[in-house]
Amino acid sequence: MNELTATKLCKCLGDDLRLSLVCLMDAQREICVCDLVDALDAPQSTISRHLAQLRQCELVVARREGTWMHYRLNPELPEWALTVIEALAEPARAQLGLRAPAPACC
Amino acid sequence: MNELTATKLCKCLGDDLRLSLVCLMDAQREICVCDLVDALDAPQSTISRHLAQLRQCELVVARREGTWMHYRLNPELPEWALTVIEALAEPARAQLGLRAPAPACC
DNA sequence: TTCGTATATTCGGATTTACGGATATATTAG
DNA sequence: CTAATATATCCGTAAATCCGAATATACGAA
Repeated sequence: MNELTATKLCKCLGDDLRLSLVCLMDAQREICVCDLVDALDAPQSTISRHLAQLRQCELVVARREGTWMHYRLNPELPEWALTVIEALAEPARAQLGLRAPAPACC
Repeated sequence: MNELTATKLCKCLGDDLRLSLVCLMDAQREICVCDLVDALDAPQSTISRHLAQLRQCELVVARREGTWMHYRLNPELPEWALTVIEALAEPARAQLGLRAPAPACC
């Protein structure tokens, strides 16, 4: 129930901030919220809100470690979804000006 | 100028109706508006509005033939965009319940 | 020209989505 | 316990998006 559909995936990725989040997670195995906040230079509440949306669509999963939350792409994504993300990652990184993953804050 | 970005592509595909339109065009070389209207069972103005949006993003191109307009995927789409569309097409067809292309009306 | 068909555009209203400051929660340290 | 840090949620407002009936436009036939 509440399966990931093609439309839902595209809706999730159809926003600069969310696409950036997904790209950053695709580039690293795992990344914590503070790194995301400072890589994307947007208010923390905004980042967190978008992360919640990605979680709800089951595009990403979170793991708590003490006070920190570590996010990564859901390892159980269907093949087609991974293909889409991989195809978008490179052009998106260029278009959104994502700098190479900063050294982890935690 | 006004280039197709990853975000824009996803926005375009992040709507059931537009994704259906793109899938139908992906399945046939070319398709006219009347076929789209009757395959998707939505008001003509709605279909036309979404087609305009797809045209504006340069995802599709139109060719006039008399009174009819024939639409197809823009043959000059960048590789990555085509990859995305191809990856989405199959799950989308299943999820959106797109029936096999009807016999052309024109 | 006028008519009929195919398609596009307009427009007002309904719905959804995004924003970000303020606040709440969770966890660790002391 | 209290304080501090990291993250999540709330909430009012602003903006974007979607809808479809009505209308406009483009074209071919008569």
